[in-house]
Amino acid sequence: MSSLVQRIEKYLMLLLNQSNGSLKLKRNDLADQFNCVPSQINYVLKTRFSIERGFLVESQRGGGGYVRIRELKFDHPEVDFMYVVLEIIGDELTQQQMVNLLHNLEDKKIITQREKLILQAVLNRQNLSIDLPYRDYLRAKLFKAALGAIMKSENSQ
Amino acid sequence: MSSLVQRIEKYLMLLLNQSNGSLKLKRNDLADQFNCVPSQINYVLKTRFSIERGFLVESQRGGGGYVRIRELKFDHPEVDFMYVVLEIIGDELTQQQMVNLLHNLEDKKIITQREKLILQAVLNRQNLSIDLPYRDYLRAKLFKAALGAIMKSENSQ
DNA sequence: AGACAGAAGGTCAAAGATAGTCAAAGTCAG
DNA sequence: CTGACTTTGACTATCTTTGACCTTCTGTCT
Repeated sequence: MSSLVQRIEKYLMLLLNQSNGSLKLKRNDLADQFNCVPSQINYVLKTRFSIERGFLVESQRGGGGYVRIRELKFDHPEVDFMYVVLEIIGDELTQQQMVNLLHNLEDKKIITQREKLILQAVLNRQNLSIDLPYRDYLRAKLFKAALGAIMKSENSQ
Repeated sequence: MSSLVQRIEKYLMLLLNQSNGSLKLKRNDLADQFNCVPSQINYVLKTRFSIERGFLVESQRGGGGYVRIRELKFDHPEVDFMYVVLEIIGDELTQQQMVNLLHNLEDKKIITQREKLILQAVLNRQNLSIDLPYRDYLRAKLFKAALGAIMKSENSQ
């Protein structure tokens, strides 16, 4: 039994794949299709099509308004994307951001699936058992340390 | 007359066997089935489906939430060593012990050099910046989580 | 050009839906 | 009777859904 947010996410991913990573739609129409309030669409966009997952969302209000979703594509992901990741991390990193980033790093073949699973486990809130906000602070630190190790190992190949 | 915890354990094991070592359920539904409080389910999971016993538990809260149990099927010649390591770690792990274990794991080809470097960075005392003795306690927890992820990665997702 | 109306989309917080934690109370073997 | 294990429930944390209210854009009427 999948939730609303999951069904909408799946539908948008399907459309994106069919249209080479870019699509434009009307928020209200989509909400009608799924028989939900329009702000639900914003929730989906915010949680599932974030920059951490490699998407950009633009929109325009008023008559003729729209929402556009674009998948980010880099020429040299192992370098370019790395900088974006470091920018995103900063001093704090939430669980959701971490999961999204790892998903993305695997997608771009910067890390293996195994490495993703390992880091996801280690940086998971249940295992990283200290209180917020220190937890998000520690997660950022550890994630950056891991990236450092990864970059180091790339160079020594 | 077997206890509640045993009956739930037995039931879950049955389901696991019927479903190739992986299952997803709703905590509250299961509690209803056994006519007990929901937190009883957590007790069963914690005491009977721990990583030391070869299981991994993931979950999600909120609408569409779930609990997933996976049986680890680590198909590697050194699988026994893995369980010994899990037992050894226990509740605390020093920096030195961690380094030694990682070295050993790489030696036995359970992890790659890169994975060793990543984990060493993440579990390093400088990055794991909290005070002793919590640090050694956290390191143990994270190390075990990483081992779980490694064993899980062998299974189909 | 300025004012106004209608058409989008955005924000935010409350309500709803689950799951987790912790410690007190209960049980039972030795 | 004591200590380990089990059961319970109050409180907490997280994720999703909804709706009231806000902002921005376009087009039309003076």
